[in-house]
Amino acid sequence: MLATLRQHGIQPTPQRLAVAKVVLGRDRHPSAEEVWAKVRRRCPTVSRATVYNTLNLFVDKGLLTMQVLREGTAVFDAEVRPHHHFIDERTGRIYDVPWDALQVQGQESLNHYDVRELQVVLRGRRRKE
Amino acid sequence: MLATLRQHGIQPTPQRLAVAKVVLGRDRHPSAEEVWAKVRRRCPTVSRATVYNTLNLFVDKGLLTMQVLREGTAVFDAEVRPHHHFIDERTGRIYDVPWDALQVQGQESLNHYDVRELQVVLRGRRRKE
DNA sequence: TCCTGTCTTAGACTTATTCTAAATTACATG
DNA sequence: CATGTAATTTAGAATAAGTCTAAGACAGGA
Ligand SMILES: [Mn+2]
Ligand SMILES: [Mn+2]
Ligand SMILES: [Zn+2]
Ligand SMILES: [Zn+2]
Repeated sequence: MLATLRQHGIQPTPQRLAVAKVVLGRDRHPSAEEVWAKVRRRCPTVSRATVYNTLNLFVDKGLLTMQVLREGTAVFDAEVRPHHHFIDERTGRIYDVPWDALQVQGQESLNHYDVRELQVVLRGRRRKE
Repeated sequence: MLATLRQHGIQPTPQRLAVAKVVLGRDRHPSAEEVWAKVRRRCPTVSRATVYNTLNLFVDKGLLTMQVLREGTAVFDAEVRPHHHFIDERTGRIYDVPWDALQVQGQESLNHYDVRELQVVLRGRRRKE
């Protein structure tokens, strides 16, 4: 964890390590406020600004992506490789769908657009089990 | 326009007609605040709450969809049939991509998910011309 | 130790959106 | 028409996500 931060050119501080522990290597998609709540359980003195700053720093350094998938609040994603998302419309929970699970065809017909990145956003209900 | 509202079970009022004129039948994806700004040019007395209420009413009645594509603010879409979106990363502008322009394959592999709805979200730069 | 740059903090601020309570308008009925 | 009731609109307060500010804490180098 500490090594990961160093490798990405991030000075490891106790606050940053606490945030890293909560988001990196997980397959959740928490909002900044959710991260702050979890971090505070362990380190109750960490400020909101530090959590926001740290998450944005992690995005800039390529440790996280920020996704606009939920109304009203951005979420952070520790899976930085391209992939798709399924959103459960009952719970609001966001699930990763592996890149290779879906194929998108027809891009060559979009002459007017220089597509740099894409994802499929699926909504519905997760089957129990 | 007036007929459209009636057909969807919406009491036409001057305020609702003003909002309808600004959003329905257009291929823009304005935020509520942008709609309010445009409506006020013609009817400066219309309140913010009425614009938000009207947009939400139009969504409930199926005249609009609300899309979560932009950080910090929802946008409204007069194209209610399924389609995809291209977002210009320089300007932030959102363009409609027709449903038939792209094919998404592999859905049958997603056994754990009951997919009710999907769209492809593309990001990049629109080619000049 | 002192200097300087980096981090963190509390709280103020901004922006999008919803809520509230009161006023207006529309509608139906006698 | 008169009047009661429901629907609509309004201004402004309230809420929530996110950023900014200014001051203090901390770390590394001279
Ligand atoms: Mn950023
Ligand atoms: Mn709604
Ligand atoms: Zn993801
Ligand atoms: Zn659209």
